[in-house]
Amino acid sequence: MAAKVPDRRVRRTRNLLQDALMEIMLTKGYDDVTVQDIVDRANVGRSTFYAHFTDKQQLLTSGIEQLRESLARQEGVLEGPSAGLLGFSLPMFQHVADNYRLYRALVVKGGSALVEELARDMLTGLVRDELAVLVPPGAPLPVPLEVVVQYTVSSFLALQTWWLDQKMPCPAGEVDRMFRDLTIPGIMALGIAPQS
Amino acid sequence: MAAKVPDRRVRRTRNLLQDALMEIMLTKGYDDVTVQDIVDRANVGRSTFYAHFTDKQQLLTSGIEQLRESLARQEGVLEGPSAGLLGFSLPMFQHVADNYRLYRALVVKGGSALVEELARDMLTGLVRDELAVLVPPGAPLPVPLEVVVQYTVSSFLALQTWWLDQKMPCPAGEVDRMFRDLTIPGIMALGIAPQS
DNA sequence: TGGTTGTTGAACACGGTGCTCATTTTCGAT
DNA sequence: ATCGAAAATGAGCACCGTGTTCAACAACCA
Repeated sequence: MAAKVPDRRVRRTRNLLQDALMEIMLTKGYDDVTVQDIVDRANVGRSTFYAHFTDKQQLLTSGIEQLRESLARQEGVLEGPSAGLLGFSLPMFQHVADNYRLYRALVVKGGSALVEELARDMLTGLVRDELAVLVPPGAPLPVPLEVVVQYTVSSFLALQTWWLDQKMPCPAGEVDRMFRDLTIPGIMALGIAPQS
Repeated sequence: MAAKVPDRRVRRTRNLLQDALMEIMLTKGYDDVTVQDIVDRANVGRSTFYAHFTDKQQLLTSGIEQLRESLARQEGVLEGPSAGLLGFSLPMFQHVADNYRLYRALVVKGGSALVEELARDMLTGLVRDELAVLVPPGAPLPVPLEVVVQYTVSSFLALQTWWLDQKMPCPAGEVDRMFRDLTIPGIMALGIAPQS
């Protein structure tokens, strides 16, 4: 059952549409992009668009899905708590650096509630798993675990957004350090201890 | 120059529209609301809507503006650093509690990038002012001040959103404590000291 | 009361959407 | 190189939400 490679034309069309969407997002932001804009920029027939995607949201989602897969292949992202507390952070920043234009397109212009939500959901899963391992199951925390998760995710996204908005003014290792400097003290103070 | 009170009909219409928008947002989220929905729910002529606002965004903005004014009157929000580090937090949570339905409408359904941005901008101003006072002007921080600001704002919004999503499962003082427990250690560790 | 101001609903042009279908182009396997 | 299958095309269509106009009507307030 070889993973059937789609027709060359199909790949071409899909890529053209993906790229077109990204380019236009960089100038207008997702919300203002129109299907017409996309097919014009991509030099693709309007009906062709609808042969592949039901609407622009699905096009965006498929693009993000690819990015997500690429991220999953990124060294170290999925190592869990073994890499130390909040170990996902550095690889994640590196992945952002490696796909600068793409991430930029997703963030500019307040970048759609949709993008925010997708990014958030994925991160939330990672963080929840990681913290669940570290915290003693029945131990009463001064702050609900879910709150710690939300707090951590929001902080990370804050740093990432700043980094992108400023056009990556420092190396990935540096933002990562800032993120940890700010976030970890608050977490440790709750009695959650990293294994190192 | 007495602040000319608008015609009674005008007040009536504006309130009807405001309320209608809020109600519909509670069920559909801002993005899916249509001008038609609003005027139907409000029992107001379509052309009347456009006599007052240019589009639904302006209606939303005017509503938020009112909320902002109400917030400014809230005891303690604008006291600056005199109330201790992050002193705006508790009064803010209280204001949320006092205007539960309204805040809820703004947050449900991933609540529009626009709302997020407006809330963020306002908070950012508060936090920036507060921190600017506390930090020695020329002192080199391990983290740019602007990053600390973004971090603080995001953390606060994370807590506030969680609190609203969970339908206020604890008193304002409690979320406030959580917020401080999580956020302040990271800030203090940078060498920024509260005056107390 | 009367003059002013606000409200109404019908009508309109516009632009984006999602879909259909007959025709043409391109692919890839033989 | 050929040929059948699959994909791309673009014109056309119905639909919906927008934002505007206007003449008739209703409510306000002095």
